[in-house]
Amino acid sequence: MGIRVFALRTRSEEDIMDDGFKWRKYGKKKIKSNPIYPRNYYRCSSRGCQVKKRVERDRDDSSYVITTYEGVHNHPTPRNHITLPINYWALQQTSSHPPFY
DNA sequence: CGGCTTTGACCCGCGC
DNA sequence: GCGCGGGTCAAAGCCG
Repeated sequence: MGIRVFALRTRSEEDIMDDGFKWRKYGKKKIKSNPIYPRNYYRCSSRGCQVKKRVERDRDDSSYVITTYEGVHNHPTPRNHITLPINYWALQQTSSHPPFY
């Protein structure tokens, strides 16, 4: 199976948005495209679940946060309800191989 | 005490 | 082969 990648662009001041899953941060990196704000790397906390997530600020409008999910959870959501911010929108959605990602 | 952040180092693919 | 950009590791420290 391919890896599913899903990117969201959200207006929020905090980098941490609770999407119902538990995440463990495993990295932080300064990136060329946006030297001001670093990019953060998270992994799903539950064992055997390899879903990753990457959080960075929009290069052009720093009031937006771009969250990229990579993979599919193979366990139930630890919470009953997934709470997503009111205004979000999907940038891209890919399964299998990526033309872009 | 156990799980998580933090942080620099390490690593890998790619282009020159 | 080397440098660069980006992704991950892992040791130490933090916090409940």
